[in-house]
Amino acid sequence: MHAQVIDTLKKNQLSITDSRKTILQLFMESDGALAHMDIENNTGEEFDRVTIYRTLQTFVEKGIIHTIPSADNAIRYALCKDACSEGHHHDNHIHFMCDNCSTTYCLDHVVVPSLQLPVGFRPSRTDMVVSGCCNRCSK
Amino acid sequence: MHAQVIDTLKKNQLSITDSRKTILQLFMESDGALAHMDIENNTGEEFDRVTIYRTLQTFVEKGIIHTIPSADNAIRYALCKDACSEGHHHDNHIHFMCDNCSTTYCLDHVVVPSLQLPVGFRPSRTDMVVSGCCNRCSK
DNA sequence: CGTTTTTTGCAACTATGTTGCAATGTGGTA
DNA sequence: TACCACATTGCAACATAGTTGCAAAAAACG
Repeated sequence: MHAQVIDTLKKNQLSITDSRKTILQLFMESDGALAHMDIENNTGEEFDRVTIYRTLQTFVEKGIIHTIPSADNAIRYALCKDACSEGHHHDNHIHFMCDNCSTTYCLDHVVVPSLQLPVGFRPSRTDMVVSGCCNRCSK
Repeated sequence: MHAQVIDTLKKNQLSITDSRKTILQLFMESDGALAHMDIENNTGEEFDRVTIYRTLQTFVEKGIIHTIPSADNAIRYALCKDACSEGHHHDNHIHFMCDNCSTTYCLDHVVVPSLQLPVGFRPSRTDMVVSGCCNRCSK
């Protein structure tokens, strides 16, 4: 587990630092997406707010995590799966945000349907955000 | 034009005030979506920041406008078209955000494809955010 | 026109995110 | 292992986004 964290950092030519190890570990242990606040809460006073922001930024740049758009003005991040971490652009994402527990899931295996845009619109990336009741809350 | 503004406000049982008239007018004159900042810039010092926030909130509650999720941490709002302003829940939206000029379009006429979610996930609303190059910028 | 109710503006506050810079830590090498 | 160059961190300060309580002002309504 911990080995995989260091492995990922090395693969992306990043220095091995406490904050990066801890934050990446957090992502690997959680199945949902994390917002900055979630990370701050989980690490306590260990790291400066700025460090967390910069670490997240770095991870996004390296393609380790990706952002999830939301309507509540809090950017969330989720791990990119192996299948899409080979440097490509994460063109399509489906995410599910639970109205009840606020957990955000990255539904990698659901296929993003293609759609017919009006003439002149050239898409480069598609985000689909489905909200509703998740599988744990609907039991 | 101005008549339609007052009409809409009356239909929704809202008091006719300067801020509501001005802001609703702005939405009707613009074809794209507006963020809080766009409105503040367009109205100058006329209204307090708080008033703009509360006006937008009121419009969302009445179903006059709807929010658009985004990954850049700025909530945008767009007018709801007549077809969907009859009090229903705006379950499906497709929006297009131009990487170049940042204009956000509400593509009402594009059909949101249905998709197969994993067992236990019950969707209530679907937002699709497509980014790329818009028809004006791609000329 | 006066009363009731709604809306506004102000002040203060929380959350979110960024930048510059000095201090510290990491990686590579002798 | 010690040293050096470079990357990363923490701090302070700032910028943007959004909320809440409350008194004053404006609408609505009779």
